[in-house]
Amino acid sequence: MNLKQLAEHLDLSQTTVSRALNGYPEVSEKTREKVLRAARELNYSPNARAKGLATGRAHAIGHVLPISDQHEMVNPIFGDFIAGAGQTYSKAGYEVVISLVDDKDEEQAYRSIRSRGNVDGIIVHGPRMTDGRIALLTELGLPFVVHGRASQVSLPYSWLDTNNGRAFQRATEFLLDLGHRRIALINGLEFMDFAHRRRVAYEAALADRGIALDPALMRSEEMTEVYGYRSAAEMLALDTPPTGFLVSSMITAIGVRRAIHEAGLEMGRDVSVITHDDDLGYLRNGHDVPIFTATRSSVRLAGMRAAEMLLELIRNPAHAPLTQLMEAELIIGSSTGPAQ
Amino acid sequence: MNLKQLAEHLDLSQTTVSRALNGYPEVSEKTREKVLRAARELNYSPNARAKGLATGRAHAIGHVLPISDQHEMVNPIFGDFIAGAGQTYSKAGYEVVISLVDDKDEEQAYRSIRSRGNVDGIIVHGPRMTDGRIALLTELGLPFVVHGRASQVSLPYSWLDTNNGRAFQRATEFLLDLGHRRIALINGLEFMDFAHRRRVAYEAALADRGIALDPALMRSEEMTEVYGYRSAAEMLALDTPPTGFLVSSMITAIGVRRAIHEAGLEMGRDVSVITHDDDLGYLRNGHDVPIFTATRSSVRLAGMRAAEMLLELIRNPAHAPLTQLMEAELIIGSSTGPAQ
DNA sequence: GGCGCCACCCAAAGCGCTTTGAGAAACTTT
DNA sequence: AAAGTTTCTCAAAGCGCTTTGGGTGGCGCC
Repeated sequence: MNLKQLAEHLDLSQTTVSRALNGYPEVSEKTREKVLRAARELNYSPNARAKGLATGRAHAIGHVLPISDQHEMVNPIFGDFIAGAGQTYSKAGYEVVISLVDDKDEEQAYRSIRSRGNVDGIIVHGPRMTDGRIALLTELGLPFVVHGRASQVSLPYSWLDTNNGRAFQRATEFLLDLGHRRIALINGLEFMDFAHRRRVAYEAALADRGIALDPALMRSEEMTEVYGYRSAAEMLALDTPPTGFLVSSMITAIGVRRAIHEAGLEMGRDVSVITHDDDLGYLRNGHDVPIFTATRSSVRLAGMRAAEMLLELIRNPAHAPLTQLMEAELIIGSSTGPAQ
Repeated sequence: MNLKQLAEHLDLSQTTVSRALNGYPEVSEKTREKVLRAARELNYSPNARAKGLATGRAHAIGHVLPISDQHEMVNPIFGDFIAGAGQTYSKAGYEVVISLVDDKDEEQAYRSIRSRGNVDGIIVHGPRMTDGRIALLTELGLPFVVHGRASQVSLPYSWLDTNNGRAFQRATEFLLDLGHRRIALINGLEFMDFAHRRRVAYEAALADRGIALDPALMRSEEMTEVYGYRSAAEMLALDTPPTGFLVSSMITAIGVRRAIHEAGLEMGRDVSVITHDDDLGYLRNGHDVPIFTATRSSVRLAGMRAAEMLLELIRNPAHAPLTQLMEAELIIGSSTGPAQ
């Protein structure tokens, strides 16, 4: 069923039918009703490609996931982010298009996304500290919002980020206040902007109290469970093991907890753990009492907000860059306690 | 840059340029080279919408995620599935379009996906035992592959599934062979087909050894960490607690482990746990020695294969339904041991 | 009656591509 | 040299929609 057939069926012109469907005022209410009813009955919905071609709008948003040889895994937060963004999109009648692009042909990929024209805007995931995509997308004139930031990029651009620095500073101070002096950082990959910020904040908080950094207590890798386990196990075997752990994700923290148990220690009593918590649907931090003391920031909410920002930029391309910094809450669970 | 401009630039007709780019034989090698070079230099890529309109192909695959009020979370395996499928798609020049559709307007949603025509085929996620989508999509004539199966649907259709029944039967038998008699099932939502199959297999395995079912040891919920924790904690507090747990996902198993530790017991010695393992990138089951004894089946691989099947069906729409049953391996970790 | 003015509707062009049907040019064959 | 082939190229139609630039008929008003 296409517009032409629908128009013939109704004995109207395509123009009138199209206008009736799209709410233009040039058509009488009576006709509009008739058209809408027929469309519903015959289960007509306009062909997206044709509509896009005619309007120049794709009614779709691109989400580009960087994939590289080193870490070809998809970030586990992605599902929740999309769930949040999707809610916003579907209200506005937008679809999600996902592209997995290899770091190597990143530039090419973005250019071709642009000229294929099947998205009206892009959400940039996983920004690096110095991320060439921002300049590229600006040059291409494709509206975009970065989930995160790129500290080294000085261009103005739209982003939505969690205040990772502040969160990790508070987390570190929290452990310091409990008397911990040997605090380990089990961080994500530090070429990723968020991880870098966390690292800097951790270092600053320690420096503030005059505590020297110990490279043996600082790690940076992909945030898997096994990574948390291995790192914590090794650190706990040191001559002077850490009494506190600052961990970059719940999954990794679960690995840390495993190592702690295996070492015959108890989390919250012998060793304190504080983690960042993205508030993922399937990995809630406890039910009533949180398992982990955590800096919490809902990635689902971030998705919703980033989507809103992007839609605003699409509606109004001349708009100045939008930015939004979400504060993480520090929630106290049972994984932390005074240093022994 | 569009085709017309490119053609003018080259002083050729649009026809010739189009044919050169798409590898048609009617154009000389010399011309083709010239065209390809110019396209690369001028960074031309064809407009996807226009191309789709002309060819009737969208070069995109729809992934439809069911969302309902009860469980609006996105399944954590989705990211890995997409990563696998994406690899296949990008080789073939296909994109991924994601639609989050509410259970309520499912029928409407699929119809409109069909008539909007922005995907050439669909992967159906999360099939229920009796899933109306299969009949609907068959009627609509839109190629699709189901990730999983719907036991109650008798129509022929294409699917790719893990042999969940066999996996859970083996897992149950494994525990039985170790001498366990009180074995708990911490299952997913049993209106989901995979969970139902697991339940049936578990019951059959117990029945085979003449062991009566105990409703107090059987749960069915969304597979979160907290669910695993709560279920195990409650069961371990029973007068005759289970000595073995059969768990539906790693995340949930991690919750079970937490409950076991908290009860002052040791997993693998006091209590045995066996779980299904989707082999997710961020949640590998241990490094060299698996943490959990598990039935393992890579969801990423499933994504790749399902994508291949779908592309085949799109290439050849008259093709008979394709089906593929992947066997899970039973891998032995340190979470199981003889019953005490 | 003639005029202007709405309200309503339509034909046709155009979005950027593919593809059909056909023509010009070059090259063989008789 | 004429005819037949093959090679290369092109103009134009069409995919399903929106949108421009009119048209038509009915109404009130002078």
